[in-house]
Parts: sequence; C-alpha cells; structure tokens
Amino acid sequence: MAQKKASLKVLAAHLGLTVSTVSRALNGYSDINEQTRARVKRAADELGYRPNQTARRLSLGAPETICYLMPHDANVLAQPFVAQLLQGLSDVLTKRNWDLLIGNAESYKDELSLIDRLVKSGRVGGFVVSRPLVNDPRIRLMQDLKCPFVVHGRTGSCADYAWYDVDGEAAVVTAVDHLVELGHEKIAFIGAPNQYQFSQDRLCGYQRALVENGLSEVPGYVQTADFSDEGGEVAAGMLLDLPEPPTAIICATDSMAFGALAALRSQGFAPGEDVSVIGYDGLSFGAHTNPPLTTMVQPQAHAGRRLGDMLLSVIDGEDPKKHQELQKAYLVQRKSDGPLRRKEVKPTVSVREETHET
Amino acid sequence: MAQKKASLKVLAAHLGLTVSTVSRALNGYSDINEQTRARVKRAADELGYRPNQTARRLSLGAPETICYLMPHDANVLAQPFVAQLLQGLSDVLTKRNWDLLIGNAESYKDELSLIDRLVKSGRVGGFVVSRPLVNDPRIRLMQDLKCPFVVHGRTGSCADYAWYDVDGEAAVVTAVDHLVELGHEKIAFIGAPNQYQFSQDRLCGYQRALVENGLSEVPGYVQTADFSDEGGEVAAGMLLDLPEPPTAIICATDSMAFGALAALRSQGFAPGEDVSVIGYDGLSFGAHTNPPLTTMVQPQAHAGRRLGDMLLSVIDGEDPKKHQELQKAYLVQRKSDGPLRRKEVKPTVSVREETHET
DNA sequence: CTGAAAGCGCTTACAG
DNA sequence: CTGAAAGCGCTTACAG
Repeated sequence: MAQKKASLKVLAAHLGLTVSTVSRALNGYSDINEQTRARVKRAADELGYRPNQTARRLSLGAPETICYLMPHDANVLAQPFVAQLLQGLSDVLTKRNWDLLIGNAESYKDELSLIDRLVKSGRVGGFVVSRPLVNDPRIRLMQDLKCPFVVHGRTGSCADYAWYDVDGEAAVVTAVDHLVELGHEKIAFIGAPNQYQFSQDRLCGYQRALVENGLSEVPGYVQTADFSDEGGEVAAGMLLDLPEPPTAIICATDSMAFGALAALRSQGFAPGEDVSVIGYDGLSFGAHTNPPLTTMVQPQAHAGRRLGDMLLSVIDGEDPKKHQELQKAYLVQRKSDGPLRRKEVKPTVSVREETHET
Repeated sequence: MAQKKASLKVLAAHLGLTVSTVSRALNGYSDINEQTRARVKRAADELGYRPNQTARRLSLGAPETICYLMPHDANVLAQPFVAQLLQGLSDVLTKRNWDLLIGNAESYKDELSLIDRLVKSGRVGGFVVSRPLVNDPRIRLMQDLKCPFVVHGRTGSCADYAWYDVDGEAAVVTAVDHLVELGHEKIAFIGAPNQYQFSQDRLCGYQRALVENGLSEVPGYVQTADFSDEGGEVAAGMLLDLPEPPTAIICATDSMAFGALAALRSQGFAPGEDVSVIGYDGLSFGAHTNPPLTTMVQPQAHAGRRLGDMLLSVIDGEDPKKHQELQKAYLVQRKSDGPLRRKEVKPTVSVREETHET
C-alpha cells in the first residue's frame, strides 16, 4: 500500500530537490533537465502522488469545476434526459480533469441564491441550465455575475449567450403536417406550462402550422397541463368533452401523451384509429404503450457532450454567440397515429377500466 | 452590483480589523465581542462576502465534497432512479454546504482509477456507489484507501460497510407466492446479468419460493438478459419456445418486463390472461404498458436522502456497521397478472405486429 | 537548469 | 477580546 500523503514536499525531500522544481517537472515546464524530469515522474508514480486539486485551484484562482443545475420544477422522474446529459457532460470534463457539480434547489428563489453562492465562493466556473423559462431570472443573474454558462434550451431573447436546443416549433409543424396528410383537420394541442420557453415554441409551431395548412384554431383545442401523465389525461378528457372533439391530439411531451392515450381508451376511443395522438420527446418507453406512441424524437444523445464543449469554450474566453446550436427533431411513427376516419367518431367499445397509480 | 472580490482581507481592511478577527467573528467563535460580530456580519452582507470554499477546504484539510459514482454498465436511460437519487443526496449535502460531485467512467477499470484519483487528490471525502457487483473491486479499493463510502445495494459480504438496499429476495418471494395463489405452477424467471448482487438476490428469491411452494425448477425456466426491454423480449421468446412454456413470468426489472409483454403479444398471447407477467422496480411508466404492468415497487423516494445521511455519519466517524438499512418492496397489481387458465395455453389470436424502435 | 520566496484565501493555535 | 503568525499544498515569477 502506498503511504498516506504524497505531497510535493514529500516528493521533493525524497528526491533531494525543491518543491518548485518538482512541480515544474511534473507540469511539463521546458526549463527542466529531462533526466531530472524522468526521475521525478518515476518517483511520483512510485509514491502514488496525486496533486492536491484544492491547493492547485486555490493557487490558480480557478475552480476547474462546472455545475449542472438540476431541474426542480416538475417531476424529476419525467425527465429521463438528466442522467444522459450528466454522462455526456462528465465525459467532456473528465478529460480535462475538471469536476462536475450538481446544483439542486427546491425553488427558483433558492436556485438564485445557490448560484450566487457557488460563484462568489469560487466553487464553480460555469453553469449548465436546462429548460429555461421564457424570462429566466437565473440567466439574468449569471449574466450579472459575469459567470460563464450555457443553456440547454433557449429563452425568449437568446442572442447573447451560448445555447443548445432542439427546434420545437419546427417539430410541431412537422407533426401537424403529418396529421393533415392523414386527413385530419380537427387537431388539438396539449401544451406544457407556459412559463417555459419550450412550451411557447411548441405551441407556436402548432399555431403556425394551422395557418399554413389553412385551418383555423377551434376554441378549446389548446389545453395546458403539467408534465405528468395525469396532466395529459385530464387535458385529453377536456378535449373529448368538447361539443366537437378533435380527431387528433399533439402533446408537448411524451408523458402527457401517455396520459392522453389512457384518457382515450377509458372513454372507449381506440387511439391511433378513432383519434390520433403524437407525443414529443422520443422516450424509448413509448414503444410499449397501448398503442405504441408516435412521437417527435429529440436527438439528445450528444447534448451533454456538446453542452460541455460549448461551456468550456466560453470559459476559455470564446464568444458565447458563436456557440449556438439548433437541432432538428424527427417523426418516429409507431401506432398512435392513423388516417382520419371519415364517419363521425363515437365511442363504440364498452368503457374499459384502466389501472393507474395512485 | 457588488464589487468583484469580497475576501476576508478586503472585509478586514474595510472594518479596521484583522483577518483573523473577522474570520472568527463570522465563524461564531465565542471570544468575539458581540458588537464587533454584528458589525462584521453586517459588512459581510453588504459586501456580498462569500467565503472562498477552496481556501477554506485547503485550510481545513477536508474536501467537504462527496461523489456519486454513476452507473455505467447498462443503458443509463433504463435507470430513472439516478435523477431522484441525486436530488435526495443533494438535499442533504446542501444543508451542510457540502458539494456533490458526479463520477463517471466507461468501465470498471477506469472507475477504479477515477476513485483513486479523487481520493488521493483530496477532492472527495466519500462516495456513494449504486448497484454493486457480487464481488465489487470498487468497494475493495475504497476500503483499502480508507475512504468513507456507502453502498446503494449490497455485495455478497456486506457486513463491514454502510448500505441501503431493498430486499430483492423477499420481493421475488412475494411475487412467486402471489402467482401461486393465482394457481400458477409453471413460473419462469428472467434475471439480470449475474455479476450484480441484486440479480443474485432476486434469483435466490425465485428459487427459495419455488421450494417453499413445493414446486421444482423446470429446466430452461431461468433466463438471463441485460437490463433492456430488448433483452426481456428475447428471453421471453425463449421461454415461449420451450416444449412446456410457463404460464407466468417474473422479470428482474420493469424494462425487461416491458419486453416480455411485447414478446407475448407478438406471439399471440394475451399477457395477464394467457400468461402472467410481474416486473420489478415500480416505474410509474408501467401504468401505461399493454396491459399495465403488475410489479414489485421499490420505495426509493428517500433513498438519496438516506444514503446522504448515512455517508455523512460515516464521514463523521460513526461505525459504518450501524448504518445498514433494508427496505421492503411491495406488490402493485395492475393488469399483467391473472389467474391460471386451466386449459392448455395456445396462441389463439392472429399474430399482430408490434412496432419497436430500431 | 534549479532554488528561494511570495502568494492564493482561508483557519487556528498562540500572544498579549 | 483582538492581533500577529504559521500553515494548508500548490504555482510561478524572479534569482543565480
């Protein structure tokens, strides 16, 4: 077993050199005799020396650490992207020997003070923030603090900072166009809470696509729900209770679409036949719903790595405006969409009970 | 806006005191005049002073940071518990002003060197490790390094360290008993890769329950698959191809159960009627499968907080053996289980195509 | 090419 | 009750 603490001092004593020579040898300074450097490196290996990062960072005046701000607003379980994002971020940071910190607060207010503390206490050199609000106080704070950051998503005005996003507006246009091609005209939309920019984007896509397809918006066809399946179920229920229920429903998230499918089935409609449903996210789990969910897939396998690269670039002093990346979502057709049934849609099957969690 | 750097030195100069007095005033030392302390605190507030944690930690010789080792073995997306766990951990740590670091490696080998580096470089004072192997080299390493840790799960010999686990053996016994009550005798088991201790535990539960119910193990009734739905689907397919296919299948994870449901449907069996399926995890998403999945629910809402509390206690010097906690899983019945059909099970429905992701 | 020294921003015995 | 000083383990000008 290696003995407890292998510091520069110990190494230096062991080698009959000074701390400063050892440090420079290890850090690749060119003014060190190559023979000396080799001796130092070997000794460092033998003693299992690992430079104390705390001391190093204090000396450098750089925390070499970035923080991922965990989404706290909604059910975290409905956000399977988090683990994947963290892996990608971590991959990028580990190569530089930087650390990835988790920032977690219970409210936006707490989150602001967390950010302030992390920056002013010198613990963090940059942030990644997901799913921003239309007008996001966290972003304003980080700008005030002049702390580098990159946004996973965008806000209303996103010209001045680095971001990585998927084009939600275009994606929903794609979904509407697809439904129109299938003959649908009564197309409804279940949106996410409107404080989120992505909710706005997706809603805009819906509205724009209606116009482009010469359809007019039917009162009551736009519902808003929280991210959960229950939210989607309730909202879909409202749609079905309308005097003229829609023949197709687009949901702003897959979770909500799961709920919409449940609502349809429990009222005796066959999703994908009587009423089409299209989700948004591309959760792999959607392959297992009843019927399997047609959805707009977000290509987010690389989001974490891209965000990490962008943030490191910004920290290195590059212009954040040069790091803005918009990805496209694409339609994956499973079984929850289908051609319009020309006859009037009425529940024909007997109403089945579906089990849901309490 | 607060001016850039409010250090102890700046504060002290501002107040006409020394750094050491200011430091002690802020840190609640009793030998400070209360009036002075009040002055200092007010000034600190006004200047937006936040103690530099890097310096503090260097001085204290304690990183005040713990690391969560991300599972890297399987599809991270199939591990929705990660985000929840991180939140719980973070909650506990934030209160103490400790940091939560993410450790991520691509292999166990890399992970070992990561652990070594994090400990020896003084960046981390403890670890949380999930889903241990039967004989886990990470645990041995942390023990060798004398670095505090807590295990989310257990290994074969778990007497000497702190852990938090759900009793997988008991859970599967519950599942088998339930199926036996429903009249099933031909009960199969799809296990997870056997290097994981939890796989062993759940398999043991299956075998023990068979014995306790006077059933004998049928050759081919135990399949092993990776965590994915595809794995479960393939394994279930093998079971159905047996000369005497089972009438009930228990899966070691919900993901695998999703695949098993798909396999059954694609071969024309009605899950929950022709063949019962019980999963393990309690993913809320299981309410949306076809049919909704009956499953053993792990109560893991508090896992993160408990693990955090335990780790902090161990770091504080408490005996790890005193921090071992075994939770019970419970059965949530949805629609994928049902009474044994006494007649011979044959696919009667025409074979339907199910869509899966590529 | 190597060494002696100052400094990063804290904490904490030790004086007075 | 407050101050002067040493130390945590590094980095990095500055000498020689």
